[in-house]
Amino acid sequence: MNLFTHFREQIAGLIDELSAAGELPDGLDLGRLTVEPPRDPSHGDITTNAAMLLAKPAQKKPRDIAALLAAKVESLDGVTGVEIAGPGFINMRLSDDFWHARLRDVLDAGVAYGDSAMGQGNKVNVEYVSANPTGPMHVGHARGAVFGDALAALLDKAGYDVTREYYINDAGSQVDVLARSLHLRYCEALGEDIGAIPEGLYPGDYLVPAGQALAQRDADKWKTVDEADWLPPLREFAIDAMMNLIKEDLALLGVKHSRFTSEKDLVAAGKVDEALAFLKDQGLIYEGVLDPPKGKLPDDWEEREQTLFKATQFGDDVDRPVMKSDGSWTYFATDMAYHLDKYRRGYADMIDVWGADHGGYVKRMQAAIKALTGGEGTLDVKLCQMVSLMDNGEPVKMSKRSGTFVTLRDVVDKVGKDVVRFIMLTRKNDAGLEFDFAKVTEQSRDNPVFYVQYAHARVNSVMRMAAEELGPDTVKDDAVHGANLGRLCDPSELHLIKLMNQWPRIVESAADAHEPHRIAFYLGDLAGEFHGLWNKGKESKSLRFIIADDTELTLARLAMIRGVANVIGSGLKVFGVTPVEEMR
RNA sequence: GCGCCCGUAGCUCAGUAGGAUAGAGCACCAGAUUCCUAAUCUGGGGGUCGUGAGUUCGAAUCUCGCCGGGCGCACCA
Repeated sequence: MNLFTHFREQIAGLIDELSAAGELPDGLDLGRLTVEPPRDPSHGDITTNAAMLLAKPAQKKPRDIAALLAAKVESLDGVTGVEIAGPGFINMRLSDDFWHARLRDVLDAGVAYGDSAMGQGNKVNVEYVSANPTGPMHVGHARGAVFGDALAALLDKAGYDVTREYYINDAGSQVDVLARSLHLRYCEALGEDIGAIPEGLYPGDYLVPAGQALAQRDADKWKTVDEADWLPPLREFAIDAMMNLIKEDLALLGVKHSRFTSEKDLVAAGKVDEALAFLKDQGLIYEGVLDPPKGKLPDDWEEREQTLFKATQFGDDVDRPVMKSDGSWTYFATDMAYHLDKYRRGYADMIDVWGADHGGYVKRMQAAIKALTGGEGTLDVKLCQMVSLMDNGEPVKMSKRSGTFVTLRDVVDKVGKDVVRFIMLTRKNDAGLEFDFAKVTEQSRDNPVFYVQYAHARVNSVMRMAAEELGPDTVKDDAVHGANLGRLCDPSELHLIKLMNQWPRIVESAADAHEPHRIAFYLGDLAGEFHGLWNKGKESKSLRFIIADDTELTLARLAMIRGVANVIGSGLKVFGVTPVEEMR
């Protein structure tokens, strides 16, 4: 249970009672009513803004309302003390028993702790990665991939019905370039000396195996025909090969999609014509001439009549072209069709994860969603900023010679999937991220991956130690689970339990804001609190987890740290990071 | 020129649908620690939250102007 929403409901009920008794007006708007932990723990366990909120509509002083409410709040289950403070905060203290019961919740739920019904099973579509199928993934892609994957897992935990989608951009001119590049490698595989890769084609040697495979399958079949004949089949072959490459890379990162949608297929199925016809019917498509952009003019600017979508009618800055001069659809046109398709598949709520360099594209896409869904659909675009690779503070040099940057595979091979995933989630998505090979593998306090992993491992270490000292029969799982939690009465122990109980609230707020990084910070805090308590045991032996001559207390403390491991495990599961049992 | 994002301690960053005295880590300073459960611990200094106004009981958070940085700006994706 999320105790904050629990008490919010309770307090809302008390307000209704006061209304019914005529002490407060009827029909009060409680939409902004909050119950949250006070910033300063000395103020109590939970606090509400109810009195301040109701002061104006009730035409009473906040403190007077607080006094009315406080008298009722005192009788709520679990509440042991109520204070009115500051401008009218109602601060509540909860009994130790209440907190012990909440630790029981954590133990009972295991890693499912924090699961929420907030999403009410509503469908959400998260589209992420969607890298062009023209080569392997580089580190830049990794951030979007991990972010999208974690966001999807987070929404899933928060009770949404999530689809993880990948949009394959296999219809534009870039895949034609890919096909030509493959043809060259194919000729090479057949023994031809291809020399240097011409400008404008993909030079990466990742196409070599694809060329060989094609040569093996089709022999010299494509050497004697015109480009117009070999291009489409080679394009398809190349896209398949590249998508396999990308899927392998994603698998290394532990990233899985539940659906892949092909741009080419959308076009072939007439979805673009359909979407455009839909807009045209509403008079939102017209032939027109755009003003040249202000500021520096592109070299090849020419005034030209184009087919435009009235994006300005939906909040965009200019109307946007939907057709290229060669008569094919612009990327925007197919993307509109794609989003309409998602909407028609039942996803009124869509989230797209893009690179920050696509930021200029957000407004038009949101304008399109408004037009296409009659305002029913929503699109939240999460922009991921650059990752700068460092090693001991020095920027890592990218080798452009081979046509590749540092690949995702390189990084995963070097530091492991778990480190990549966790670090990618330690910054807000729209903030730049520094990824320092030396720092992320360091075993120290300031490496968040290590610090959190170590907390989880340390719990297991203590468990093993306890089994040695007290005997494996004494510390069996069900003994720990059935521990007398009433023995946990040190303030630092209760504080740890309280912190664990913030987890459901963290899940909901992070899911609501689409910000998985909040989990990283929370896990860091929880790990810090746990390590801190462990350290206290060094100074005062009475606070050690294992007390040789007090099995009951030991079991209670083992239950407490098992709870910590549950919550960390629950958080790491959202991140797709393996909770380790042991540090090496 | 226009749009979007960003500006919080010396550094790297948090700050939860506006909430009480703005936080953490690192760095710095001062102590403790030949102890144990596995990678030290405790305390301290340090801020006009870029800036100027506005909204209200209350603003780091919302609105507008300015300053500074990043990204983008017709027919690429």
